Amino acid sequence: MRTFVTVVDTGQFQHAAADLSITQQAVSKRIAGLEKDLAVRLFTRTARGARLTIDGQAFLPHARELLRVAERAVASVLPGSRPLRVDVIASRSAASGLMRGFHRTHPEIELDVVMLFDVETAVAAIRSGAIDASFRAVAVPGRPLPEDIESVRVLAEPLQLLTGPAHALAGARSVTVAQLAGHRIWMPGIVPGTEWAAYYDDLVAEFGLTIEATGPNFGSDALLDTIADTPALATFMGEQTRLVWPAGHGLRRIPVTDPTPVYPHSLLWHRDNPHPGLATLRAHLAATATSHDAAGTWAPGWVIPR
Amino acid sequence: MRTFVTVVDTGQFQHAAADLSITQQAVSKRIAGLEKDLAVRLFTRTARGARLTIDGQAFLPHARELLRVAERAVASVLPGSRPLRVDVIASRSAASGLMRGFHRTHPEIELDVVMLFDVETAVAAIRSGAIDASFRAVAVPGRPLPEDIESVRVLAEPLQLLTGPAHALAGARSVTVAQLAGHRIWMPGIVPGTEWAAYYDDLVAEFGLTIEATGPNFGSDALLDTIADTPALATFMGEQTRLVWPAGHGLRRIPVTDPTPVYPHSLLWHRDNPHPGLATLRAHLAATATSHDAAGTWAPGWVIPR
DNA sequence: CTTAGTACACAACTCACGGTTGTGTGATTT
DNA sequence: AAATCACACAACCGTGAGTTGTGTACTAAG
Repeated sequence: MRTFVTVVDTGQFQHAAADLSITQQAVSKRIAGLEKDLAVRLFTRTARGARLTIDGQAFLPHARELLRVAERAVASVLPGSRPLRVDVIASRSAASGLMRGFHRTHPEIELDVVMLFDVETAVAAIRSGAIDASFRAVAVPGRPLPEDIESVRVLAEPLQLLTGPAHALAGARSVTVAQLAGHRIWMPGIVPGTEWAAYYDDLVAEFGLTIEATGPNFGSDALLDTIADTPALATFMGEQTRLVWPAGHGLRRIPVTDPTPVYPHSLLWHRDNPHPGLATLRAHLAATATSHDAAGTWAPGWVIPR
Repeated sequence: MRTFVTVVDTGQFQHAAADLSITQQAVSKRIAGLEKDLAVRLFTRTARGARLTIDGQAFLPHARELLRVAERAVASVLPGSRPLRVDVIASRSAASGLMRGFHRTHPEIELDVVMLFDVETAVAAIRSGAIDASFRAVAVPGRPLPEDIESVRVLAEPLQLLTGPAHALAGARSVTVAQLAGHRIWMPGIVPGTEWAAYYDDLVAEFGLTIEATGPNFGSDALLDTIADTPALATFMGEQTRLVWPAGHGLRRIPVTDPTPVYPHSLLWHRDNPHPGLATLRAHLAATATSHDAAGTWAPGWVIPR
């Protein structure tokens, strides 16, 4: 691909060969091989160079794009000035939404999003420089953050109940936490030891809910499928989670009140991290922070205060 | 890259090897080679498979993107169901703008844009199936379109005068064609034999203008540069052409009247072309057609009637 | 604790492929 | 007609990507 683009840019095989520090014959072979693989002629050879065929013209932007993507791929793991690397708790969490918003307003900042196992892994990764920031519900009980890790609350996301059309609460405009007692709430994929597990443990302990975390996570499609079809099951979902599910299938989102459980998202980063994108991210989050940390909400006692 | 993604998707080297029809050792070597080239560890090898490292997680989306782009690149020259291939007269012509608009409203339709030499080449390419459609100012004098080529007028773009700040007409809010007589108008890059050349030849013959088409085209940057700095020179530019030049540098766009020369763009395609995107494109153009073919405009007599 | 099984790495080998040098052909220029 | 230019073809060769064979570390079962 690089040879193809170089030939296009220089206009002739010989010049491209010089640019690539190989012989003209090697360029000829590479182009011939590419043409053979694609089963089309990319250049018309003339007596003073090579001109693109129509197929070649159509192919060219894709070739350039491929080189760009390859370069970005290498840059994504290049120590030094690599893209801002941010850990989110799940791909359909509010943190992901925040990062999408950040990317929309700052498309010039290269971004890589990863998903680590738990806070401790995230903190270790931040300290080692493997990631630049992490969205977490710091901190798990009894584990204060190290001194070199800074954090700030960025979002408190209300939880909503998600039910199928045949669920007993499907018709309710809102439900209280007390009403949920006795109903089966299913949260597959909650891994013991993570802050999600700690969060729901606290929720269960405080309000006597029945939360089943059993079973492996077969993905959100399977979860929604089961919820839609099983009258006795419901699940929690962040208010800002956008369901990929088309509005059909009869799924209902029902606000929870008295109090509204909110999931607190904080941004963590290393005190000394010099990445320029990190400062931009923090500024962006500070500017767009929605502070509906109103009364009538509940969060575990161990979340860090604002 | 494909091996890397396959290992991620299958979770282990052996399974990936089976998928790729190579041995486990070959997969091991490929991954080791990739890790060596990138100088990072992509997987942590465990006793029951391979898990991504943080670097691997950051690298993964880029790898997937690379494969997607590679696939699109191949598809762009694949006979059969390849992307809609459209020829435009120049990258900064109104036709390019129309295609950008089409892509914006129909992003699902794969598109490749090429630029051919002249109408005859375009017509030949349409008949051979090398391209699916072409934006042209059909037809050059004395050359009627073949019967199997259909065409429809899609846009009549008014020409404007572009001058530097020191030009004699720089202060005018509009100029008449008669006023342009005696001024030097510079249009580099107009290749003899093309419909652009025929258009400007007619314009010169009818109104006695002085148009210099000499000199090779050094790109629009060089053109704008010269226009901005040379008080005695002006050039024509389509009304819809977006200048990449920042508003600075004192360039002036001046409407031309009595009459307003318009450049007529038509879409050409083959009667029997079954490409689904072509029908969509025609429908889109019909829906968004702007018909300011009002009185007071001029176009060469040989352009096809509406 | 032993044994079997799983999963990846290392070593030795081999052949195909990508590069080189050398030469040929057709077009353009002088 | 000669010289130059640009690319293709042919022969050769070494690297490297694949193979087979084996080793090691970990897990699971008896």
